[in-house]
Amino acid sequence: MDTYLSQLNEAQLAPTLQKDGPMIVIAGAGSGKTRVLTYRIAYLMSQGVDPFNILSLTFTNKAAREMKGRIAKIVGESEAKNLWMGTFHSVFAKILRIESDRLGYPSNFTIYDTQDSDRLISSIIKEMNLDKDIYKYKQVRSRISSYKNSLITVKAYFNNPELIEADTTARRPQIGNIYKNYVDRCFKAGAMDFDDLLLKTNELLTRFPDVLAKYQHRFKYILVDEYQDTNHSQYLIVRALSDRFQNICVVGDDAQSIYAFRGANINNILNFQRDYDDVKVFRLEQNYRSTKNIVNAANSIIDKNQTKLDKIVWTANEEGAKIKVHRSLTDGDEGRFVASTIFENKMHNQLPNSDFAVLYRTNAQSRAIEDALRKRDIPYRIYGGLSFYQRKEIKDVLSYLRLIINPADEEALKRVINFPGRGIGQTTVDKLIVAANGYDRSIFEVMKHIDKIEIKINSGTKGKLQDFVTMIESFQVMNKNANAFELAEHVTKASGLIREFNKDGTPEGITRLENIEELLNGIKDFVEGQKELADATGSLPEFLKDVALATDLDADKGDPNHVALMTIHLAKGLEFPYVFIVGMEEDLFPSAMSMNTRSELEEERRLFYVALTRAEKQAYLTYTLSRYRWGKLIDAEPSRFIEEIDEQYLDNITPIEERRFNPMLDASIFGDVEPNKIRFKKPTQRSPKRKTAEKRAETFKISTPKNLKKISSSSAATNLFDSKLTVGNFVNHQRFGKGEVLSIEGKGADIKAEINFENGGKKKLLLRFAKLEVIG
DNA sequence: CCGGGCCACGTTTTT
DNA sequence: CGTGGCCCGG
Repeated sequence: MDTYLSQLNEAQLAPTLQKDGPMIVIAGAGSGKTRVLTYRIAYLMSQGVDPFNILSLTFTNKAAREMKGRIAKIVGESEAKNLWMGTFHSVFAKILRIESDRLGYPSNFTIYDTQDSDRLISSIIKEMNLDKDIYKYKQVRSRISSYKNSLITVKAYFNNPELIEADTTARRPQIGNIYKNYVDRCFKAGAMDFDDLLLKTNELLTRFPDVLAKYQHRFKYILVDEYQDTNHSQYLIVRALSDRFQNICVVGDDAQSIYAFRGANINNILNFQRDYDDVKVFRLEQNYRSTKNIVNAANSIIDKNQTKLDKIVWTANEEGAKIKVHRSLTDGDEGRFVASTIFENKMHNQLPNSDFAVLYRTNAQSRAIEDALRKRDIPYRIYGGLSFYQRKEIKDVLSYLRLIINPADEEALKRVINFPGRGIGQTTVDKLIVAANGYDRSIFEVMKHIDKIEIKINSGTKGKLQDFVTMIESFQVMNKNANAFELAEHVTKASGLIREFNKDGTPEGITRLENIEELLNGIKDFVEGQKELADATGSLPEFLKDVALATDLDADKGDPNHVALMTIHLAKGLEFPYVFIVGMEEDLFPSAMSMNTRSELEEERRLFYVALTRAEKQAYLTYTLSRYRWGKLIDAEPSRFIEEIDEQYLDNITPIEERRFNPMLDASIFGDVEPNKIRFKKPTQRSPKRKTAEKRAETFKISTPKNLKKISSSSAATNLFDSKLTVGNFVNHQRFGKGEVLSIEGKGADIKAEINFENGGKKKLLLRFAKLEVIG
């Protein structure tokens, strides 16, 4: 039992062995905090603490699973099984199901995901006859979300003149009423959204002292990972639960706080010492993950932030290679650079694909990287993005299943009542909603009693509604005996979903069928897995209860030897020998949305810090001069974050030849430059709003052609950016050969010509880059 | 009531 | 570029 403790250094050992009382571990990136958490839990158990009395809150379900696995290796499977471990959302969803009757909810309440919330809010806005251009559902949702995360209930909202005033001034006086309707409808539907899982937990613990006491005694020891990312609602839950025994251990790194946008409050970690008496403070400052170059570079970035705790991260690791910076012309080129670099590294050093990760700021950036990796036959996996469970066809199947368990579930009902089509249109659904609101019943109940109520729906449609009710009820009967898989398989057929996706025979239809098949397989696996547990039966409610929270259920499937593609947010807590941080451009990273306030910019900088510190051996920063966004080519300039890194840690590896395509870097614009040095436009005098792409294209145009001509004069081919190429011209291209100009479109730097080549067929080429020779 | 077609709009980041 | 919402003609 003691052997594992010998694996810790002194700094790690101290918090591990600190058994009782409030404590905070301020843990720099790569300093082994997960190790401390796992060993500390194992240590507590070795000291006689019952695993039932330990609550460990992590940031992702994956992190919880991994930690549990590690603990199991130390203390044994059967003991580790009893630990309470998971995300805030999953742990408290579980408790809310147990205590649901206190709050008037059914124990099998539905969890609405963001999409469900959006749809409900949209329909409420519509029902209230509000202008959807003023009340944008996404804005409204985020407003409601932030109220909930600050524990501002509908009642509290209407009791707070300042809030009402604020929304009225913002020309959104109906926000409060939308909020009220939304909450009512969720309640009536037996549904909670993500924020409710925390809000209702707070309500439960506040309103029912006996419940609070029960869980205080159950969770004698509480550990919270990534404490810097907790929001106010989560903070209050932790406070309440730990209040009795004060055995609370929080671990975090203020430098890695990257979730302020969803309500995380960095003050929770900064003020922890004020919240509890006699707080023991531990610091983990030695980084075991990365080379000196990476650690020092990361430090030089975070130094630029004003808000931070004192902490010096250092490493005894080797110096390592410098951070490589690479510029390309387009996002396509960037992808190809990443793919070929991975390829060469793999071949040279005999490395597995899983040694590489590509990190980006936005999910949309994955496309270009994917394409390039696929062309090189490099296996990859995209994490996050549209998760499996958010796909249309999957949500359709799940909606039927949700209805079986909870027929009041309005969003599920609206989704499938007429899909596959069965002649129940929007008008009918609208009437049903009105009736449901009038009778204060669910839509399903109204449908069930459609013959007994006052409603203007013709008898033919009424029959169709009754058929639908009968179908769902037949599923419910089957649910009494069948397991989740048998039922789900039956539902996909009986509902007509399979037939619907089968009928057109299009590739999309086939993909959808395959996805449904995959879902069914997943449910089958689940049922098989449950059979091994004594107290579980593999029933549908058991499967469904965490689906909304299980974002990465398919995470461990497939060949683990792949390159990982994910957003930086998702990469937190992970590490890879080789890391590419792509799209290092102004307005992308830092995001254009995050440059209005200092604190937003500092969060972006922390995000960059997180990204860089994922790398063990080698980090690459890549940026492009132009990038497709919304189908249009936008030009870009290097991110200020590259410049913020102390130059001694950087190594620019952009090939020199590339410069001739790159007028922005040409000496005649900026004066003489050393070869191959990164140049920035003046980053200081930046106006808050960016220049429009058009404007910048203008300056671009005026200063470029001369240089390009000069450079390309040695070859027969000429960049025709400034030429008067017209439709009908014949041109020569070094790769595609002879071709005829079919059309010309775009303006400024974006002028493109569609050319029909003898060798390559029809191509659209950007004249800015294409080297063409006019031959007739 | 349904489907096709057209237009407007959007991208931060996630439990 | 892709999606979702809306309108109009069957």
